[in-house]
Formats: sequence, C-alpha cells, structure tokens
Amino acid sequence: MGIQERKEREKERRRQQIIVAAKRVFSQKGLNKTTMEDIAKESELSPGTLYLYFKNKEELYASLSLRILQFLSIRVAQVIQDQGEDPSEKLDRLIEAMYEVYDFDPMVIINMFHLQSSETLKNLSPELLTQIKTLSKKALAHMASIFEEGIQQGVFIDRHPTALADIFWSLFSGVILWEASKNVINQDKNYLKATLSVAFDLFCRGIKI
Amino acid sequence: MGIQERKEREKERRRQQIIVAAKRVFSQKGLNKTTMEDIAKESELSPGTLYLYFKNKEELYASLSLRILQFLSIRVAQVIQDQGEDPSEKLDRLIEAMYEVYDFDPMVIINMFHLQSSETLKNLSPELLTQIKTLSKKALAHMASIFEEGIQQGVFIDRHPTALADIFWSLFSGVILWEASKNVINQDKNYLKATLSVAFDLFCRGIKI
Amino acid sequence: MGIQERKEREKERRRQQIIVAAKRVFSQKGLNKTTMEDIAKESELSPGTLYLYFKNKEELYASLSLRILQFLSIRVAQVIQDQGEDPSEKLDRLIEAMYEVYDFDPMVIINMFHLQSSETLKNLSPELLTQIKTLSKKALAHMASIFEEGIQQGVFIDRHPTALADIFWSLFSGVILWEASKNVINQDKNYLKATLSVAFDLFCRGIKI
Amino acid sequence: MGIQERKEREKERRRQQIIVAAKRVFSQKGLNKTTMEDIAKESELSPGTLYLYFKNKEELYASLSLRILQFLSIRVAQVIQDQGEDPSEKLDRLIEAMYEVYDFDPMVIINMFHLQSSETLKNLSPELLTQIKTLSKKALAHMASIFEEGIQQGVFIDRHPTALADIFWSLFSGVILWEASKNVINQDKNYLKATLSVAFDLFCRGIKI
DNA sequence: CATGAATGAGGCTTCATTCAT
DNA sequence: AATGAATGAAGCCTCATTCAT
Repeated sequence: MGIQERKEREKERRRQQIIVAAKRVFSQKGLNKTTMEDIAKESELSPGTLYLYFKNKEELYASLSLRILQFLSIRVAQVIQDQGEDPSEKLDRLIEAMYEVYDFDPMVIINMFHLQSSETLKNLSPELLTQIKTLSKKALAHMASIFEEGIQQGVFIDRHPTALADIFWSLFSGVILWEASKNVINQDKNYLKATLSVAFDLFCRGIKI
Repeated sequence: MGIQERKEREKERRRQQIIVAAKRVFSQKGLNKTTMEDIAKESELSPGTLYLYFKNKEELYASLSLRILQFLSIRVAQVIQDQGEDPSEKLDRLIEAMYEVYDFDPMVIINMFHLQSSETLKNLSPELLTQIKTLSKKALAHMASIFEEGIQQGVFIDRHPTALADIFWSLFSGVILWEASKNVINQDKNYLKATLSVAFDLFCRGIKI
Repeated sequence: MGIQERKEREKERRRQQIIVAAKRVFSQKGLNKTTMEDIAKESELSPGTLYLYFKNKEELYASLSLRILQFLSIRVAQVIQDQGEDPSEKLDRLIEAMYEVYDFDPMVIINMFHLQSSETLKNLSPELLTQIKTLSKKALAHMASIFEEGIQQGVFIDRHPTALADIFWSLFSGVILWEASKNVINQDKNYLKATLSVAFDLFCRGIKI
Repeated sequence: MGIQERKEREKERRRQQIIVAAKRVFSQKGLNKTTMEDIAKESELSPGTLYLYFKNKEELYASLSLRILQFLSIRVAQVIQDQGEDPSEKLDRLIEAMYEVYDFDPMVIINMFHLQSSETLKNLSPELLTQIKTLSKKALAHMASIFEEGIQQGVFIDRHPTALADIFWSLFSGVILWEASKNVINQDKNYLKATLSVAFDLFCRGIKI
C-alpha cells in the first residue's frame, strides 16, 4: 500500500539523515572522540532515536563503510559490463571510477581502516558483517577479472590477478590515507589528486607489457 | 657522572619495556579498546608507573609511531649513504629496507594511521609532535632524493620526486593495511610478502624508463 | 445506554487483555526486567495504548495484585457465608480456597511482594491504593472471623484472631515464595503442593485444641 | 607478612562498609529505585570504587543475601552441635536463632526474595551463585536434621524432614514479609515479634505428637 | 481509539589519571 | 621510583512516556 511504502521511504530517509550526520562528525573527530551525543546533535535527533536505526555505535560506524562499498561495487560492475572495450580501456575506466569513489566520500575511506580492529568487528551484527564481506569480495573479484582478461590477451604482465587487484586498491587507498596523514601533520596544500594521478600512471606503466 | 648515566640508561630501558608491552596490546586490541590497565599488566608495572614515563595515553601511543619512524629514518639514510650505487640499485636497497621496517614492527604501521585524528594530535606534547614531523619529513626527503637522482640520470621517469616518494610509501603501507584488513575480515591465509613483492615489482617497472 | 454499556464492557475486556499479558511477562522477567514494550508485544498492542488503560507502569503492575486480591476476597467471603458448618470445617474450606487462589495465579503472589517498596506505592493513584488496602483488609478480616468463631466455640486455641489470620496467610504465601525461590536456584522438582499440604496439616494440628 | 594481612583486612573492611551502606539504601528504596550513585553517597565513596569490590549492581545486591545466609548457617550449625539436648529443646534453640537472624538484619530477608528473578541470577558470577546455593542448602539440611531426630525419637510427627524445614523457614520469612507489607500499606503498629511468637507456638504445637 | 516513532532523562559502568604511602 | 586504590567525569544505552497522525 501507499502508506506502507511511504513509511518505508521515510524510515530509509531517516537512516540516511543519521548516516550523513555521522559521517561529518566521524570525519572530524574520529571514532573514539565522537560521541553518540555529537551525532545526535548533528543530525538534530535525540540520542535515543539513533538506537532505533542502529544497534550501537559500532554498527552505525560500520554502516558508513558499507555505503561506500556499495558505491564502489556498483561502479566497478559498470566498468566490467562495458562491452567492446579492451582491458587497457577498462583499466582507464576503473581509474575513473576510483576518482568517483573518492569524490563520493573522501573521508570514509579513512574510517574504513578503523574497522580492522577485530574487537570492533565482534560487536557487529552478523548480517552487517556478511554484507561488508560480500561487497568487498565482489568488488575485488570484479577488478581481478579485468586484470585476468588483460593477462590472457597478453597486454598485462602475468601476475596473480587477485594480487594485482589488491595492489591496485592498496595503492589507491594508501595514497589517500597518506595524503590525509600529511595534511593533518603539516597542514600542507592538498596534493591528493595530483599524487593519485602519478600513482595510477605508474601503475599502468608497470602492469602493461 | 657514571651514576647519572646509569640512571638515564635505566630510565630509557624502562621506557622501552613499556613501549614493547604497549605495542603488543595495541596490536591486539587497537587504540580504543586498550586500557592503561592492560598495558600496565602486560609490562608488569602498575598503572601509576606508566605516567612516570609518558604524559598520557595518547603520548604513549604516539611514541610507538616515533619508534618505527626512527628505524625507518635510519635505514633510509643508510641506503642514501651507500656510495657507488646507481639509482636502480638504491631503489632495490630501499625495497629491502621496507621489508625490514615491516619485520621490525608489522602492526605498528597500522597503528600509525590512527594518529591522523587531529583530536588525538592535540593532546601530544609539542616536542613529540615536532619529532614525529621531523622524522617523517626526513625519511620522505631521503627517499625523494633517490628518485631525483634517478630522474637526473634519466633512468626514472620525470615526475615530482616527492610525489614518487609519497607513492612509494603509500604503496608499501597501503598493501600492509589492506592485507591486514583482509585477514581480519576473512581469516585468509596471509599473502602479505607475496603481494608486497609484486607491488614493488610493478613500481619498479613503472618508474624505470 | 446499550452502546454505553457495550463500550464499557469492551474497555474492561481490553484492560483484562493487557493484565493477562502483563502477568505472563512479569512472571517470566520480574518487575525490573520487564519493559512496557515487552507487555505491548505480548498483548499485541502498541506501547501508547497501554497508557490509555493504565496511568503508568507501576499502576499496571499493581493492578495484577488487585486482581488476585479480588479473587481471594470473594472466595473467602463464600467460605464465611456457608452456614451450618463448624469452624473446623470452615478452616478446611479456607484451605481449599487457598489452593484455588494459587491455581488462579501461581506467580502473581510473588509479584505482590514487590509492592512493598514504599517508593513504588508512592506512584500509585489514591483510588487504586485504597482498593488494595480495602480488599486485603476485608479478606484478612473474614479469615480472622473464622478463627474467632473457633476460639469462642473452644475448638481453636485462644490467640488473637487477627494474628492467626496473618499467620495463616503468611504460611501460605511464605511456602509459595520459598518453593519458587528454591526452583529458581536449584531447578529441583516442584514440591509446592506436597509441602503446602503438610504446612496446612501442621497449622490445623497447631490451632486445634 | 603484616603488610599483606593489613591490606587484606582493609579490603574486607571496605567491602563491609559498602555492604552496610547498600543495605540501608536497598532497604529504603528497593532494588529498582536504588542507584549505584545512592550507594556511593551513602558509603561516602565514589561510584567507581564500588566496582572495585563488586562486579555490578546485581552482584552487590546478592552479596547482602549472602551475608545473612552466612549468619543463618552458622547459627543453625551451633544449635545442631549442642549436645545433650532433646529435639524439642533444639527446636526452641532454633526458634531463638530465628529471632537473632531477624535482629541481625530485619530488611534483608525481604530483599532475599527479589533474588528469585532468574533474570537477576543470570548476572551473578558463578562463584557467588554457588556460595548462595551451598549456604542455603546447608542451613536447610541442618534444620531438617533436627526434625529427623525428633521423628526418630517419636516426639515429632512423621513428615518428610526437608518439608518440615521448608515449612519452618517459610513460616518465619512469610510472617516477616507479610508484616512488612502491612506496615507499608497501613502504617500500623508493628506486631512482628508478637505474631512471630504465636506462629512458632503454633508450629511447635503442630509438630509435636 | 490506536499507533509507534521520537524523546531525553538518567542509570550503569568504564577508565584515564592522581596521590598518599 | 613504584604502587594501586580511589576518583569522578563522561560515555553508551535503555526505556517509560508522549504526541502527532
């Protein structure tokens, strides 16, 4: 029914409202220093309301990662599906996708790495954990398939495709993390995009035969 | 004085004892979940004693990063000082140094990224903050000098040497972080060294003309 | 009016529906651990609806006790009204009534004792408090009248009839509470009825001259 | 060593200090309405300190019961050990012991019954739970042995000794609970000791052949 | 009447830090 | 220098209650 659907939409909108607020606060203060009260204020809701949409602080935090993973996964899938492109062109598309992922949410990639703490993961609900696992595996597998295709066609060097995908992703996230670190410590000008461009250039030169 | 010196040495030894214990605990539990009590127990000291050697928890935490930065800085300086080696050979030495950095302290690189939080940095003493800045700048500058030399000799592609150094470090730390993430989420076999080897291989292929 | 009456009946039926649900939940979880949400779910109503029928949680809770007090009061009155029975026979009837009270609601007697907390009573509406007082006094007075009759006829020992009524009721509720306690702690077999039988036997032997 | 022992004694004294304060507050307000803050204030300690001596609120609460169980257990054991007394005399001693138990801690008997909630028991540490079980079983077993002796000597009626012990204890605690209830509801004069006296009189008359 | 999302006060508990010994 | 008991601020989270629909 219409009412049912409207409720659903409103519920989802409220979830997004919280996620957006949480993203802002987490990005500024980090996981530890951010309190649920902070997020409540930023989202103009009461603390109790946050718990109607997220089981606890850690789960809210993890949901941010999930969001960017979903975007990444979809974007990478699009690259794959583009028929009629050779692997080198697909690699270019993949790089474009990475810039979009960065623009989609520059800070959350940083936050994703805090998820590593196994102590943190213990508090996540199994469903959420499964979703995170599934999405990250899928995205990586898609990337690997591009590299595999290139290897078979003899245009990429013959290395394990999964390793290449891991390295591609590591390079991307490593540069983001490192540039963010430098900014915090040195307040320098932000060279992120320029550095990322050189990094991908190097990667392409390295992988192509 | 002899006594004075001995006291100094003992004090330094005690500091190291605490750092080693802290490293173990932080690696297992992460910054948030680790309590000063945990570190006190692991170092077989009392909580109060920790505060005789470190101003507060954040400063103790930052000291771990300092330690690996010192190691990194020294190792990179050694590579530089090796005369009679051409840039490609120096790059090989640099890569060897990176493996040693990893072996020196596999987990602390991960912890280093938690330092990003500007909120955390606010609690550090100016001296410590200066030391961290200085060391990381020095190490990066040293790396950059290798790349610059190669560019001038026409064996490396002409990109901003600092950017190349950033990318080299980002690739290294990115792979470590990502493999650690994968281990936590998937309990997979640890492919770190193999992946790192391919990554450096790609980097060399990419940078060389 | 017919409509008026029907409304009244429906309202009362809804109240009973809530009370029945509340009884189940309180019996399982106890006063503290039971939430209004729990009761709402058990009664298949919404939390807000509960407040249309009960001022607050404490009042809902107290209503459970009121219900068993009403039953007790009525049953005891029946025993009194049986003409043509001597006090000993009436005591036997009273004992039968106690078994029925227990069967009517085995757990709520336990809950009744939580009412003691003067802090809890402060939140009750004066009307409800009055009802509880009145009913419990009436039931006890009826019991006492049986004992008084027996004393006057010389078949029961000469003790203050109210004290005898208090003791009779204390013995009954004490056995129930204690057996319930034992069950929780030891998961033993439930000896309630057997123990109650011996208890009443002892009481009769003790009171009869 | 002396220092070791002094520390132990001080630790135990502090525990008692908290227990005494908790007893006062719980008696006034009941389990729900009492906050850890209340107990902290009453014991002139900080909230955090309470957690150095008790795992959580429920465990502190349960410790009160443990204390009276210990007293009860010891007192009943003394009655048993008195040689040269016949069962009837021992029963008299037992009754005296009950009065002492009541004087030792009039309110905590009431609190003991809140322990029934299985939800509450779940939060207790296994050790504490074991202690409570062991002590209550021991005390009851001792009581039962008195009744058994009386039955064998032909001075008590032949009923299951454990049931008789349960009834004896139920009568005692039932009267206390009921009189406390009446006081709360009616603010009457306190007839407890008088009623208890009649109750034990009845019990003795009932059990003796 | 019924709903159930939202509230927000307040409880329990943790833990970095201090200080008397 | 070392201890470790004590502190108390602050965080997470719950849940009785309300109110717009």
